[in-house]
Amino acid sequence: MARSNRTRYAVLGMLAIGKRSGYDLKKEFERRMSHFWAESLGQIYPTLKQLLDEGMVRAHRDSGTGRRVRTVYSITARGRKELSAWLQDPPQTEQVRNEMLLKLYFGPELGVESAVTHLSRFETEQRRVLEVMEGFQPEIAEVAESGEQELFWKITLASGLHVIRARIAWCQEARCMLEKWRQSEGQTKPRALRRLEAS
Amino acid sequence: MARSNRTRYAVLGMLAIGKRSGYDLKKEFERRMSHFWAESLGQIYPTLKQLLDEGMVRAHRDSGTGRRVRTVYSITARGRKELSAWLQDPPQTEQVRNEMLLKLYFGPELGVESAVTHLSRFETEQRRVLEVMEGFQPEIAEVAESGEQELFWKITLASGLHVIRARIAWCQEARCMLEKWRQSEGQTKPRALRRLEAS
DNA sequence: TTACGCATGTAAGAGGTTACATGATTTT
DNA sequence: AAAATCATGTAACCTCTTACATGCGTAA
Repeated sequence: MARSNRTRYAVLGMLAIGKRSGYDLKKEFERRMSHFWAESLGQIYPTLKQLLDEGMVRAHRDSGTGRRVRTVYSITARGRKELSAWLQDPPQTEQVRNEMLLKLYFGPELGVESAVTHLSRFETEQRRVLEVMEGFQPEIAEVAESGEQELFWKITLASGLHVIRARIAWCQEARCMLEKWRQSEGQTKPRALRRLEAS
Repeated sequence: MARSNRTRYAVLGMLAIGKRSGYDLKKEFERRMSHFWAESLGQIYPTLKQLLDEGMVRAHRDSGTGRRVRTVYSITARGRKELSAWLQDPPQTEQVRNEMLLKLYFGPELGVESAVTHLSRFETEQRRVLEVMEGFQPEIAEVAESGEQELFWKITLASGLHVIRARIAWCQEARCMLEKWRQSEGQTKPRALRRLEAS
């Protein structure tokens, strides 16, 4: 049973924008959609093949303009219909799995020291991501093929900006809380260490 | 290959807090950790069995105080050591998959109308989640078994609050953007419909 | 000529969900 | 007496990642 197979629709959706090769798809997921969607090549190629068998997409050999030969795919009417139906369904909220928060939840076992380390690293990383995303903003108008396209891409980007900024704010708050605790309690050692010392 | 097997550590971490049955674990994931972690029973029971075989946990028959018999597990020294090592590793950022954002990214195919519908539904849902989380706050002090426990639980809860509020703010901004577009363009129909009408 | 990026794929196998199965106890 | 909740599992099955394999074109 497992999950619904969203790779199909992710691929179909991209091909609805325009013809692309498997490799193109991977690049696009990585470069422009990484803050809300990920796909691996080991998933993309088989999916493309399957969609082809089902008549959802068409394949063309593209040997255009000096480039080496590659296979580009475009969506068929059937594919577009299937995509459309899926798009209208209310989006499923995914099951979340946030390793950072899980580790913090186990804080007494982790130790305040390490918690601060994890948080600092995370904050730095999030700031870097934020910078990249802010750099996207002007790019969108150039890449989008219509005003409508641009509108929706701006909306998805805005989501990323809001959430990342919230995460950064949270990091600061959390580190502040830990600092306060440290000062008032002097409890910086993980439970495991204290356990040892007690014996 | 696939992923690292975090279920092990999630279970181990919970048992480091105190003894619990498989069923208890499931409830706790669901009720108090659902905004950052999910586990299914079909995963929990086999993991518990495996951890038992490896000597990471111990099993006790608990027929206590009028309740029916159940199997509760507690962590062993080996288990705690394994957990500790994992906790110190920098948390891996998960691959994200946000169906809502994916569908919005395909906005021209989805249509402004449906986009607004999806967003509204999502916003309502997020507001409900926010309310539940805000209700948690006072509960934490009661459930936590130490000040340190309480501190860390407050930190994970704070993350949820920040992110959910950010999502709600984004919903409003996004709907505002869509409304503006609607007024200036009058383009409320999905591309599929316009395509039909054009022929 | 060596190495890197482009490009396409396959295979193995872990990880995870859902559905099925079962039975006791408590509530309505 | 029926229904809901507690409680524990197993089986089927899909999804997805990682690793492996291959070869072309171009830049250093």
